[in-house]
Amino acid sequence: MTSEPVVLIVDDDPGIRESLCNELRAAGYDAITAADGRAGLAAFRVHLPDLMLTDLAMPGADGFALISQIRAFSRTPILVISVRGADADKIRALDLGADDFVTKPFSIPELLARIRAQLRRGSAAASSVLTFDGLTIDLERRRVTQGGREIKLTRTELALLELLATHAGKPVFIEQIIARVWSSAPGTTHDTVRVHMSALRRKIEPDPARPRYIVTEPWIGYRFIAEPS
Amino acid sequence: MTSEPVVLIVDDDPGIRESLCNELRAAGYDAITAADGRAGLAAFRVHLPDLMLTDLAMPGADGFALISQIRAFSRTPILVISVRGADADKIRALDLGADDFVTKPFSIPELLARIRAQLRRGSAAASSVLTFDGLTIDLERRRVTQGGREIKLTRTELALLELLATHAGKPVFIEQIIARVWSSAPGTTHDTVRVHMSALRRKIEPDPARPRYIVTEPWIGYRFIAEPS
DNA sequence: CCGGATCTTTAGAAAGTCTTTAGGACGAAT
DNA sequence: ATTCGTCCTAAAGACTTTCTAAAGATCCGG
Repeated sequence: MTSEPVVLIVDDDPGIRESLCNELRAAGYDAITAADGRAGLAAFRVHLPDLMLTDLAMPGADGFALISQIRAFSRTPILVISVRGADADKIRALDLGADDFVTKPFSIPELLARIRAQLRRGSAAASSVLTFDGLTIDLERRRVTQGGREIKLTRTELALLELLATHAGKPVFIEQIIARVWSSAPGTTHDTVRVHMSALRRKIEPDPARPRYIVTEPWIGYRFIAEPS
Repeated sequence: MTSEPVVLIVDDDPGIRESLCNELRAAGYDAITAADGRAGLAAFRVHLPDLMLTDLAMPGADGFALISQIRAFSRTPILVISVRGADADKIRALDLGADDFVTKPFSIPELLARIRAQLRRGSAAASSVLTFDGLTIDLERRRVTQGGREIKLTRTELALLELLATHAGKPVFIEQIIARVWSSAPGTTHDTVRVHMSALRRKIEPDPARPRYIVTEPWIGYRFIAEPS
C-alpha cells in the first residue's frame, strides 16, 4: 500500500456521505462515494477500494444485493453501517460476506478503529515476521535467519531474542528479562542471563565482540538496537 | 480443516463460559474454555484455535494484555465480548489487534454470524491432498505414498502426520499433539508421542536417523519441515 | 588513575530431553 | 481360542540444553 488506503462510501443520504467522507479524509484515507447500490458497484469496479462502507436501505439495488455482487469477485473488506439494527439484517449481511456491522448512531472513533482492524487483515503483510538489518525473526515459525542463513537457536535463546526484538530500541531491564523468560523459576541469577546472552550473540552477531543487534546497557540490561525495517 | 473449527472462549464468569460453550457446540464448533488471560494464553498455545472469543474485564491478566500477547505471534481472529461498551475500550482492543467487538447483552445468532464472518476469511481453499517433496498425503482417502510406494500407517501415525503436515513449517507443541491426537485421553504422556513419532519416521523417512520431513524441536515438539509443493 | 562492581567468555557438571528397543495389554478378525 | 496388528509402558543410552563457576575484560564514580 504505497499511498493512502482507498475507502468507498455507499449511502443514499447526501449528508451522511459528506460527513463520513470528511471524517475519513481527516483520518488519512482516500474517500470516494456512491449514492446507491448500482453506483456503488460501478465505483467499486473502477476504483478497486481497499475497503467499502455501505448502508443497507437504499433505493434501487440495496446493500444486500451490493454485498453479494461484490463478493462474487472480490474479497475486499466490507463494513455495513445501518439504522436497521434487527438481528436478521445483521445476520443476512454478515452471511452474504460482510465483515463487520455497525448500527447508527455510532461513534466516529469506533468506526475508524473498526476500519483499521479490517484493513490490518487485508494487508496480508504483517505476518508476524520481524525484519531487521540482515536479521529476520519469524515468531510463528520460531525461525531466525541472519544474512540468509538459518540459525539454530535453543528455546532460551529464542525467548531472549524475541523479548528484546519486540521491544526494539528500548532498554530491557535484566530483572524484566528474568521475569519474562524464566517466569518465576527461583534461583535464576543475572549471571545466567549473561551466559545465555553471550551464546545468543555468538550465533546471531557477525562480530560478537562488536555487537550490531544486541547492545549492553550497563547497570540496566540489554537493548535491541535497530528499528524494524 | 479435517474437523470442526476450534473456538477458544476466555471469560471469568463460569455461567457465561458454559452458556457460550453450549451454544457454540450446538452450532458445530469445537469449543474450549479458559477462565482468565493467563490460562487463555496457555490454552491458545496448546490448542491453536481457529478463533478466540474473549472478555476484557478479568482478574489477573486482562483481555487487553491477552490480545497483545497473542498478536505477538499469531493472526488468528479475535472477537471481543464485553459489557464495557466505552468507546475507548473498543478502540483500544481493536487497535491492539482484535478483529471485532460485541457488547453484552448480545444476541446469539448475531454472535454466530460474526464468528462465521471472521472464520470465512482465514479458511482459503484447502486441498485434500498434500504434496511434499516425494511425499503425498491424501487426507480424504487416508493414504500416504513416499517415492511412489504406498505406505501403510496406523490410525495414530496418520493422525500425527496429518496434524504436522497441515501445519507445515510451524512447530507443533507436544502438548498440542496430545490434545489433538489423543483428544483428552488422560494419562497420555510425552513418551507415548515420541514412541509413535519414532514409528512414523521409520516408515516415511528414507533415513530415519537424519529426518527429512519431521524435525525435532527440542523442548517444543516437532515440525514438518517443508512447505507444500 | 583506582577500586568496586558489572560484564564477557570459556569450560565442565548437572539435568533434562529424545530415540530406540522390547514386551505386555487390548481388541478385532479368523 | 488363536492370531494378528496396534497401542502403551518401561528402560537404556545418546544427545542436547541449561546452569554453575571462575578468570579476565570492561565500565563508572571519585
